Amino acid sequence: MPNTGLTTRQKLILSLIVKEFTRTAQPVASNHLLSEYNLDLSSATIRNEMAVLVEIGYLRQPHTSAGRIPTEEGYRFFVGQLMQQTELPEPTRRSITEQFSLTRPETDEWMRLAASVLANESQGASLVTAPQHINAQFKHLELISLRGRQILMVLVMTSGEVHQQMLTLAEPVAQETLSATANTITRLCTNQDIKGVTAISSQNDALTDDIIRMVKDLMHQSTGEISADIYRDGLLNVLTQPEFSESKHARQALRILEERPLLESLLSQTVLNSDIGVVQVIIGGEGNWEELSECSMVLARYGMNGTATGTVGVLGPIRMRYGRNISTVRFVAGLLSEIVMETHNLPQNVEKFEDE
Amino acid sequence: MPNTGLTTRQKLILSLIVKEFTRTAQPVASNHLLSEYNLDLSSATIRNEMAVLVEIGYLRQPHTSAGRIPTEEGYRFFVGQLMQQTELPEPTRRSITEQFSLTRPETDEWMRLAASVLANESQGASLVTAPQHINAQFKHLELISLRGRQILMVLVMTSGEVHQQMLTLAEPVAQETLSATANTITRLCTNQDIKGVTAISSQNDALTDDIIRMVKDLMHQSTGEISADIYRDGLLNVLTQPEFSESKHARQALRILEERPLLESLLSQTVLNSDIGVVQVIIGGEGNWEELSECSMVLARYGMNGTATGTVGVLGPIRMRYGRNISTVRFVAGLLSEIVMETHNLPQNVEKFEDE
DNA sequence: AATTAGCACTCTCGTTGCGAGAGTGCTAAT
DNA sequence: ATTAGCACTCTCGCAACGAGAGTGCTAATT
Repeated sequence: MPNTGLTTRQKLILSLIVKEFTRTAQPVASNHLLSEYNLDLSSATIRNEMAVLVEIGYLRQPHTSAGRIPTEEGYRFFVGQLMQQTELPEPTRRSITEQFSLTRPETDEWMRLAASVLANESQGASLVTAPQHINAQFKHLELISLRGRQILMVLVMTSGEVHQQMLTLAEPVAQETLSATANTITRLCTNQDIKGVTAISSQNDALTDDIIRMVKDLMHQSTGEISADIYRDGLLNVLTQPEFSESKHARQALRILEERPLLESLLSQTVLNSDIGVVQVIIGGEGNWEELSECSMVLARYGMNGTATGTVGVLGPIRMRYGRNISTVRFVAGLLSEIVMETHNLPQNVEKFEDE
Repeated sequence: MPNTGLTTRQKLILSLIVKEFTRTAQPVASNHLLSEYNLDLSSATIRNEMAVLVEIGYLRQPHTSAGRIPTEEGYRFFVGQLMQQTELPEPTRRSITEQFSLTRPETDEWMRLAASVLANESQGASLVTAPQHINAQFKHLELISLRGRQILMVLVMTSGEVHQQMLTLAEPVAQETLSATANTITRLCTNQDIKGVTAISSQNDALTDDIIRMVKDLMHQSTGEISADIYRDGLLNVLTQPEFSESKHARQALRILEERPLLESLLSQTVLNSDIGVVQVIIGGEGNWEELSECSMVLARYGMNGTATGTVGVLGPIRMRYGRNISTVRFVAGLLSEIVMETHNLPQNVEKFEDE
């Protein structure tokens, strides 16, 4: 370990203070540390060390005669240098895996479950965005007449995503014609990405051309930077934390999760640039986000780079169990990555089987 | 109007107190009423009348020397007997209609928009369940090979609902076989409801039988009493209300919207028995729901009776603008009903056009 | 030189007391 | 039946105060 400017003892004390404060939400007094852990020190020594840590900027006291609490910088140092990365305990891992295996194999069920698991494990709020398929390719199109001029367009992508759109034609068209059109388009577009679909030349058939345009729009919509679907859970957990008993802070925290534009700008500035599997920790506002001033977030991307990715994370008070939450987020992200890879992998296999 | 045991003046005073308290969230004093509205009365007379209303149980005072606030009973009387039903002002109606017309014609977009509109208009939290199609009939089935043993099943109902399910077969099957199977099943099941599908005899083909079983399951899932999808919005608005500045009350209120089982039991005991277009008002816990003790809800069903229905509503503090919220909920419910009818109407027309 | 015991000092927090103000309830007059 | 007038009650904000918690500093100890 590099010389970080702190003695081992100072690191120990900082760690213990973070640990105790995380547990009790009360400023930690020198005597308190002594009674909880049997250190070979006197309270006076601890006080001296604490004074140094205050000087450095890792601790502060709410008022003159109170114990110490970590500053945001203190937490950052703790998370970056002191905390040992642990893996999630085996029983927890098994329990989570089991819940996933018991779920219907549909994306939105998985997202919901992931959000629920994260909320429970972290005792905070959770946040999951559905996997965003970049460069997903056209797989199949179906046109179904519902009544009169109204038809349903169902577009299936190679990723297994299904997009549907209801549309009203200028005049009624028979189901047979629709099916024929759908088949034609399917033949033309199979395995094309948006670019490919855009490049298809006009078919001299108004209906076909119209539908192809709509397919393109639909494909375009589904390849934005941030998925339309954001799953949340555990908002109540956040309100339960003592730091959010004042409604002002509570509102600030919930705003992050409720207001889409806010959340999207946050995600795009942080986790969207990071690699799959890397867990990002945002401690306090970091100077950028007013709304996060009382909160921390632990975020990670999951999926396959350049193909299909989403974001998972938890939000809680700055005084959160970083170690535990990082492990949980990493584990859940890993599970979701596996799911994405399983469903997305090797689309060419399909053709192999078709050739049989 | 029947003799309700109250003099006209008492009704007036009760109305004004409800109105003022709704506006200011402060106990209403006799002098305050005089200064706000120019009544031909003295404060002493008002005090006498207020004393009577306290006796009856429609008002109470937080403490001896405070103004009066309505009791739950008082609100109920106000909503049931005193409040005049107004329609939503024209500009508001037009604005809402316009927002709907600008939205992509997809169910979930509409639900989201409805929730957003209700949250904004009521300045409270809103709640929308997707339309639940009862007796919806089979329309079309598609089976698409994704890779190897994994296939995607897409089921379209006459209502325009699309259900999808990924499944893994025991062994890989060629896309052509899948398409043939899908066609067979579509032919067998078209326009059948669950009973009809259940009644279909075995086809002596393991794959076909398997898929039919899954179709049945999928149809079964989608015809439960309460839809899987619940849209919420405006949770933050609730926290902004002064009565929820204490986190205890705020948590209670949010629990109703966050905890599925709670919400479902609430809905099933109230709005599910009511008719389309009728707006239900739940004021306070009504003795049944501890969590609602500080809140009121305004709920309505929308859709077509016996065919496809959903629920819309708002949640706010007991001190809410009932008149306004009832109008808003009724209007939005009406809009959604129209949408349901438009998309659901006359499925037999489809065949008519097919015969052309 | 580092650690510690001892103690004075500071600040919070809960309690108490008090006065002003708001609003009522009652009584007596209209 | 209504109202003016007034005494009464209760809240709220403020100040004072003492107990307790925890520190910082100094001087003694290892």
